[in-house]
Formats: sequence, C-alpha cells, structure tokens
Amino acid sequence: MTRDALPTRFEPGAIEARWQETWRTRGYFRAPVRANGRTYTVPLPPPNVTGVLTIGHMLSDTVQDVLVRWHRMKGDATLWVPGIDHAGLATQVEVRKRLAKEGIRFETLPRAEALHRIEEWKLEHERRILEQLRVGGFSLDFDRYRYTMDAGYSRATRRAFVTLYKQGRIYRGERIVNWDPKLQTAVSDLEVVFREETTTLIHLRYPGADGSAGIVVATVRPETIFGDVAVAVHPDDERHRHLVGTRVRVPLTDRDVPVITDAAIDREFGTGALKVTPRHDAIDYGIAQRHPELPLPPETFDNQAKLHGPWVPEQFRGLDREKARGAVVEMLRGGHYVVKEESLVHQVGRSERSDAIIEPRLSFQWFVRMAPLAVPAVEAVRKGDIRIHPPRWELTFYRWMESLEDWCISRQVLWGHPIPVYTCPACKEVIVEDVDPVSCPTCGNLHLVHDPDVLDTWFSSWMWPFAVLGWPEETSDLREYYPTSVLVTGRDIMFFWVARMMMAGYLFTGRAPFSDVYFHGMMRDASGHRMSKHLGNSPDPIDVVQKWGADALRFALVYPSPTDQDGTFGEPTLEGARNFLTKIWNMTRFLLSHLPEGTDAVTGPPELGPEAPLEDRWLLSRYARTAEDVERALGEFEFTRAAGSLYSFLWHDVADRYIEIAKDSLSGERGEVAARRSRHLLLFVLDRSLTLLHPFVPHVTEELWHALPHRGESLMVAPWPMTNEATVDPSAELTMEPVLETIRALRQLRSDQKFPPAEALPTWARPSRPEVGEILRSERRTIERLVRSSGLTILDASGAPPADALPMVTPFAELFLGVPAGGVSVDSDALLREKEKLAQLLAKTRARLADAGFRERAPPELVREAEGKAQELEERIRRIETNLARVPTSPGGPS
RNA sequence: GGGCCGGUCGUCUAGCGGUUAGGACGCCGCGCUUACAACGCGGAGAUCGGCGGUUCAAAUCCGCCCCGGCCCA
Repeated sequence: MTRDALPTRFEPGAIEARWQETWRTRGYFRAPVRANGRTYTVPLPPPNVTGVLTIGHMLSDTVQDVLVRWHRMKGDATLWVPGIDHAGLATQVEVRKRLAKEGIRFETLPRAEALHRIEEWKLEHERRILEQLRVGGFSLDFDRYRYTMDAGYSRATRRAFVTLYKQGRIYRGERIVNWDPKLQTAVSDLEVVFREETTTLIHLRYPGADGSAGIVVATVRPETIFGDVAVAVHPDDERHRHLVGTRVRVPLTDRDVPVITDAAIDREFGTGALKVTPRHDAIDYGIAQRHPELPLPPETFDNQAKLHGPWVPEQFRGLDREKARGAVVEMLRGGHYVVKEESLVHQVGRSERSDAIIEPRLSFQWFVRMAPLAVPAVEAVRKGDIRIHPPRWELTFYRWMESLEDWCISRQVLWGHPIPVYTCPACKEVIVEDVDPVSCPTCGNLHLVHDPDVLDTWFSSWMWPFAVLGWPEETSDLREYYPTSVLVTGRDIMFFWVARMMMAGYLFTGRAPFSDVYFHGMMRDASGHRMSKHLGNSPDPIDVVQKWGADALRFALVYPSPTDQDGTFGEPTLEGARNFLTKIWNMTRFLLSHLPEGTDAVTGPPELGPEAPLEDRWLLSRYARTAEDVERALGEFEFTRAAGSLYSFLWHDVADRYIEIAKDSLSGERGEVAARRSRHLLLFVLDRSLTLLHPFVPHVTEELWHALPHRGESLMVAPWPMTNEATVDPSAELTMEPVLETIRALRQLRSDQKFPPAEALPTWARPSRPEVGEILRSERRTIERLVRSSGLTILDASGAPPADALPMVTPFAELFLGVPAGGVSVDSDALLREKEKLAQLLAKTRARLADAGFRERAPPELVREAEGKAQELEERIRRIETNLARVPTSPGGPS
C-alpha cells in the first residue's frame, strides 16, 4: 500500500469533505439488501422540519453514529435510517409567525396557498438539515431517507388509523380537551406547560332562590358563570350541609341551580364551595357526569374563547375571556355579589406552541383508547425484552404507563395527515378504509363528507421504526432489519414518543420495535442553560464544524457527556477535543518519520517474551486494558468512558511515556532488532487505537490510517479489533511504577532548583528494597535519558552521595541530584511538605491500628497492610529527616 | 404537593464502603529538548453542601435539612 505524506498541520476541513465524499460514493453507508447474518438497525429519530438541528441533535446523532460504525466494523449488516418529521402544528405555527412578519394572516390565506407556504418552509429546512447531517459525517443510509408525509408513510399512517378504528380502539367522543384558542385547535396534555401565575380569586355570592343568603363560591374564572349548572360542596362539609338540596340563583342570570355534593371538592380551597361549569373544567365535567340529573348547558365560549351562546347575556357576547372577565366582575360588584377579592398564585396551563392560556373545553374529538395498548409494552420492559438505559428511567416509564389517558389524536389544523373518515349525509354511514370511497356503500350517495381534521403528528411518528422500513408492505427491509436494535434520544420525549412507539410496535407488528432504548443527557451552554432552539442558545452545527471540524465537535459532545447527566458545551471543550486530535495527528507523523520505506502493515502485536524491554511489555499491557475497556464501555452505552479511555491511553501512555522512553530504540540507537520491535509495537498500537477511535472521530482516524502502512480500502470497513490480541501483563505494569516515580521525583528536584534544563547532572538512588534496586539498575538508561542525568548511581544501604547532592524521598528510594558546576541551589520546601503529608498519614494509620475494633473486625490482610504502611511511613519520615539537613534554607523559608 | 437527578480543587467532572480522592480547563514556574507551543516538564490547589446515624472503617450506605436543575400533579 502506498502512503501519503502527512502535512505538518492538522486541518480538518479538506480532510473531512474528502472522506465524506469517498465513503458516500463507495456506498459504505448503504445497508445490504440481504443481511446474511447479524443485523444492527437504528431508526434516526426524525428531526422536525420546524427548525434545523441544534447541538443537542448533534450529540444524539454522534452517539448513534458511534454505535452504528462500531457494529458495522464488527461485521453486522448495519442500517441507520434517516428521515424528517412534518411536525404538523409546530411547523404551521412557525409559518404563521413568518407570514405575520409579512403582514399576512395565516387564517385568511386560501387553503392551497397556505399549504404551499408550509411546503416551502419544509423544503428549506429539509435542505439545511440534510446538509447538517452530511457535514457531521454521519453514516446514515441516505438512499432510505424517509419523510413522515411521503406517499408510503402516508399509507402506513392511514393503515394504522383504519386498523385501530376497525378494532374499536378509536372513537369519536365529546370530552374535555386542551383547547388553544389562539391556534384554534385541540392540543395534547403533553403540549401544555404549567407555570405559576398570579390572579385574583374572587368570592361570589349565589343568593338562595328563596331569597335567603345562599352560598359563597370562590373562583378565578367569574366569566364562566353563564355555563354553571350547580354549586357543589363536599359531602362531609358541616359548613354547607344545611344548603345541600336547596337551589341558588346564578348571579347576573335568571337561572337557579341546585347545591349538590361531590367527594371531588377540595374543602380547603376558597369557601369549600365550587361552581360547576361542565363545559370548561375537567373536574366539573366529572362532577356533572356523576350527577346525570344536571343538564349539559349550551356552549358559552366559541373557538377563540369569546363568549357566545344563548345562556350568555347579550352585552357580553363576542368579548374574549379577559375582557369578559373585567366586564362581568364590574357588573357583579355593582350587584353586590362580590364578597371578597384576593390575590392567588396558581398553576396556569399555557399552550407550548402559542403561549395562549389553555381553555379546557368540551369538544368532539377522535381518541385512541390507550390503557390496553400499554400492557405489552410494560410487560416487555419488565421481562427485559426492551432494555432502558440508564435503567433508572424505567421507573418514570412505569409510572407514566400506569396512568394513561385516552389520546386525543385529532387536530384542527391544516397541515398533517387527513383523518380518513367519511360520512354519508344521507344515511349517516361512516366509512373508514385504506382508500377514499367514491360513494356510500350503503345508499350509493356520491357526496360523502370528509372529516375536516388532521391527525396529531405523533400519530404518524409512533410508527417510525417499522414504517420507515416499508410497513404495511412486507418489504425485504422489514423482513431483514426489523425489529430495530436501539433507539437513541433525549429523555424529554420519553412519553411523547418512546412509550408510544413501543405500543405501536406490539400493536401493528406484534413485536418490540427495538431491543434497547438509550436516553442521553441534554447539552448545556457554558453558563449552564439547557441548549434549545426555544432559547436560541445553540450555535448552528455547521458553523461549529467550519471552525473546529466535525471530529472535534463529535468528540467534544461525547467525551464530556456522562451517561446519566447533562453535558457542558463550549469553546474550551471544543478546544480540548481539537487538541487531542492534533496530538494523535502528530504522534502519527512522528511514527511515520521513523518507519523505513516499504514497511508492511501489521497483522498483530509483536511477540514479547520476558526478555523484551519493560516499556514494550508495559505498553502492550496498557493497550490490552484499553481495548477491553472500550469494548465493555460501548456495550454498556458508556460513551464517555470509552472515549476517555482512548484519550488517556493515547495521550498519556503512548505519547508522554512510551514514545519518550522508546525514542532511542525507534531511531535505531539501540540497534536494528530493538528498532524493528519498537516500530512494530507502536505501529500495532496506533493502528488498533485509530480503529477503536474511528466511530467517534471517523475522518481524522481514516486519514491517519491511510497515511500509515495499512491493509484494506478504508478504516470505515476495517475489522474491529479482537480484544484477545493482547493480554494485560500486571507484572510489567507494576515494575514500571518505580521507574516512572523516580523520573518524576528527579525532574521535580531539578525543576524546584531551577537548574539549567539542558545540563546533564549526576544522580544517585538508594533503593528502599533490593527488588527496586534491580529495577532501577536495569532501567537506568531510561531514567538517565528522561531526567537528563549524566549517570545514575545505585547506592547500597551504606553508600552515600556527595555532601552537596540534593535529596528527595519516594516510596521506592532516596534520590539525590548533583549540583551543577557553579550552580547555586535555591531552597525548596518539597521535602518538608512531603514530611508533613506523611506525618499526617502516619497519624491516621496509627490511630486505626490503635483501635481494638479495627484489629478484631477488619480483614486480617488489611490490618497487616496497615502495619506495613505504618512501618514504611516511619522509615520514610526518618529518611526525610536525615536528608533535610542537606536542604539549604533561606531566611524566609521554612526551617 | 409528589417524584427523579445533581451538589467533590477557581471551573467542568471521575470515583459510589478501606485510594496519599484521579483527570481536564484555568493558574504559577521553567522550557521553541528536530512529532506536537493546538506542545513538553514540574508545581500549587478539595477537611468530597450541612447536621445526625450505621460501621472496626464513609466522598461512597441510611435519615433529616439546605441549595440548584428537571419531570409530574
């Protein structure tokens, strides 16, 4: 294989564009039609065309790409399906806002024109989203791109409705729904946000019909009194018992209503008496249903929450809620009905889309009976057929599933899947079929009436995992790639979506839609705020990629985003990621400069016998540990751990330690055999590390892999490393410790004394144990080079360094550094600090040993360990003390 | 009101029963040592939110409280 020269500087832009192009034209993103073996399928949660992708999406997509690329390299037939969601109401609201800026009222546009404007919006955002996905380097199978309103998907949605309807799981009913009077549609419970707001609680007297005092009720909605049908009190409430069964007059009207009892009344609130307005409150509606003798009043509000209807006095008709409230209160005051007005802080529900105060309203809508659908989904999670990660979200899932309300699926908006219900005005026949009926099958009438509503967007997205594969057709994709493997998403849409997907999966396909669900955290900006398009604090990923590169962005998202928590995103994180990529870039350049022409690609690690250099055995062991760790972490959806493991291995073990130690071997100074072995080892480790890192940062790893001797056409389709290629060698790792510690301590001495860094100085070591002496002796060359020592002398117990040599004490040895010719040493309190620390430790250890309980109950090996530690500490302190005499002290320093 | 999550060096975080509490950013000192100043070497910096309890032993387990954040009512 030929190798390309690597530029000095790492410039992501050109590299990333080039590899994205190569991967795509070679079709690596495309899943095979026939899987022939294990499959791995991920349905991309389709982003809404309401907006474009945020940094949060990039995290989600990166996590998915990591999983997908990992499995592809493991040899699974891997399919990652992209797509977008039409997001009916949400998008319509955006278009409405855009038109408002042009001075156009959406509602006044002809239907065709309005739909055209929405379609325009969709195309614009779709283009941008696809561009964002492309520059992220995500290995989505774009040939299988889907849209929740494409022809096939529309058929699937219709089939779902028809199926549910025929099974009797869908009904049209009059129920209290959340009405958005601004958008003039029903919205789901999940689209209502509750906030604390201050309003006036007004106490109103409803006089007795017989002229008596009557009863006082407290309400925040006095303008709803025209829809009252009763006043209700708690059955056990002594205060009002004498009034139960009597009738009271609704103020400003000539209607008398009964005083009734109902257990739902909160005695603590207000006066304990509630005006019952069944059309405008869910609790009131419940009370009315328990009291069939009460009449259902005519509407008192219209679609825009303006007062209307026969029960509303003439002068209030046409006023909206706020104005009507003022006018009604005014008149109530005049009629001396107002007993008291007080300020009240309470929860007000507002529409997530329009911010209008939600009007609970009795309305005819289409509903899905949900409770029965939850059963198999809950069962699946309980049995482990579907695993939720992190597992604590199971609790939240169960709790929600236990309290399911029927799902209101009709929306009074333009954009969405039409509800496929036709009625015959002549014979009242209802026709619900896969294809539009031309005439009434019962009476032959040609003029059928189509239901004017459209479906809630989630009614199409809950089928995503199988509808994207072609359901309800029995396509080969559905056969080969369903059920899917994992759904990755933010936990904020667990209810909207994930739970419903499970229900849909079992309902329509009889199987779980996926075997794993992974909820990632939210991205927060540097000041700790959650990033969202709502807050507008998420940069456009394309800008970030332009400045830092896609790989840096991907690494910056995954590396510091712990599984269960939110991640912080900002320049420092991106910088850290980019620096890491630069580091591996330069490491690769370094190795390349030491590889002779024609070096072959490695097939496996070098054979390292016990005679091999310590650093080689040590590095291979560290690699083995890292590879195992990455494999395990990915399997447990612990992306931060996998990325972190590679980060610290490559930077600290390979670059800082191994390369520095092995430089002379690599350059041939230790002979050809050593050079070959060292190069082979480093090439192996780098090759495998780039492979393990590839799912996270695909472009730069691909580029570096190609620069190195390699076998195969692309790292993207290279085999995933086998973890048994190398094994952990604990003895090599243990032996390395005194070497590294000795280097560190001697460097500290030199640094403290501000000796010229380049000058080679003599050093001495008096080992604390003979074994350490052996190690230091055999690794003398390494130590000497890394501390710039002209010679390391290993002293025996009675040996002594020159009188002016500066001392340092480690757990392994007393170390001494010679003073340079004419060098003046400055004082250092490192020894004193060390002594202080050790003294504290010793005190703690002695206290433990003095504790009879510890000696009796702790495991004996722990007691022995503590005893050994105390002895060692005493010994080290003694050595520090004898050496302290050597340290020059200055007047200002500690003495 | 109920539930969940978090509170560890200045900042972001790892650790989740015996560790000299680890890392990253920032900071201080020295260094352009031919892979890398987007770097190297060394250093300083944390009584692990508070109070109790369990235990021979608690950052780690339990209880209460305080402070943030997120859900649900």
